[in-house]
Amino acid sequence: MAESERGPRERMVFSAAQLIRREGVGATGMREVAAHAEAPRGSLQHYFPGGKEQLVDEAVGWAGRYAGRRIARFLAGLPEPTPGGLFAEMVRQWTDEYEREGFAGGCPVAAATVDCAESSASTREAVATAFATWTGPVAEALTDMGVPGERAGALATLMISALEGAILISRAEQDTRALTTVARELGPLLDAATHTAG
Amino acid sequence: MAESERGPRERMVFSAAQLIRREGVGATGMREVAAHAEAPRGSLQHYFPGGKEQLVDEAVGWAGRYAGRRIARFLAGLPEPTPGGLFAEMVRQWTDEYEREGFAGGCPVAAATVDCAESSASTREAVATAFATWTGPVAEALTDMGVPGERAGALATLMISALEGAILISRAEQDTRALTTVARELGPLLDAATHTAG
DNA sequence: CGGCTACTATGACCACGGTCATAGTCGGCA
DNA sequence: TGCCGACTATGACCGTGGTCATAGTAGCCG
Repeated sequence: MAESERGPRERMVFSAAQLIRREGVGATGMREVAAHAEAPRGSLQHYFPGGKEQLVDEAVGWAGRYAGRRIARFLAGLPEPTPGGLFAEMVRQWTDEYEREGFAGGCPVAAATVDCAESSASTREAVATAFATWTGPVAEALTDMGVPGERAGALATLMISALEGAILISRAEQDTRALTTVARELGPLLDAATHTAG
Repeated sequence: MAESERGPRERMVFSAAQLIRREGVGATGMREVAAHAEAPRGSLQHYFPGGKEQLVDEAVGWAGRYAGRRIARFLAGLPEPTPGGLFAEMVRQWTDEYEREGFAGGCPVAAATVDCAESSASTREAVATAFATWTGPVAEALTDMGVPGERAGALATLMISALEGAILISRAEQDTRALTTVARELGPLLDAATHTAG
């Protein structure tokens, strides 16, 4: 996750996502973002003339693309790709983080949904786009594994739904139980979809 | 959902939950809660000397108990209770609301998790308790339907995870697609657990 | 060198919101 | 009648935070 030395603009977007997923959108201040990114405060209004809304939108977009990119990397790391195996990897990213760094952060996209879905139309659309750019690669991977096209999208939505919910519960309980449970229960069911027509 | 004439204290807790699930915890003001509950502003510090944190905690607790109570009512309305049927009812409560009143609100427990998990220990515990008082009746219902005891809890966690995630996605997309998809895909898999040992 | 553009720097403004302090009402009870 | 407790009413305080205004620096180009 520790990105190499990018430009200050990208660093601020990245930092915004980091802070949002920990504290929520409302509790994340612009000054705080600049400080976290070690970027000058004056750059905020220069790079993000649209203000906080623009910054949040871009952070959400960044998170969506990041999640989408991870899918390809998960697949590359899997000797024999199966839907359940992919889902296990998606879950494992979170259990690993929670065991390594504690339960401080959640999903920034979920945070933006909760905080902005009603108040900011543009952010709500950014969130919808982020979910789409995440679901897309998952559905594509499922079809490559032999899941019928119509079900692939549906199962991708199910996977991401279950993951997002389990993240919430695990964070509240400060325990990875929900995440591991969801992976264990849903994995076999996903694998079954490879063999049967939906 | 329109509760009858309760005392002002209960009305404020209820209103807090309502506002939190729409705007998030951070964007929900105390004055706003009092106004929504048609309660005097001065009552806030009288009934909730612990301040906003106490009010939020109680709102979360109220939401958890509400969700738990609904499970029994769903079961009562089902001619032949099955896990998939129960899950369909849980989902339907949300699709109904979204079709009736728009996508303004989400789950207050999820909102509190995102906004307070890191900042307020007491709220995080309240959220964990709320999830427990929600999962409990679900797991109990599953065992009554013939699901082996060890799996009942796990499947209850899966159901609530998938539901919470689908709520997020549906709200972002302003479309009940994610909710109906999750119900359709997960329902049969849940029913299958009734007949097979886990 | 002059000027232009990109970027940085910083203080001020202003609204919002949680909390506190202080006082007021009102009903019951001796 | 007079006290007392529960509840209400309101204004003030103060920190926070998004935004704006204004100016400063740095590098490039003509």
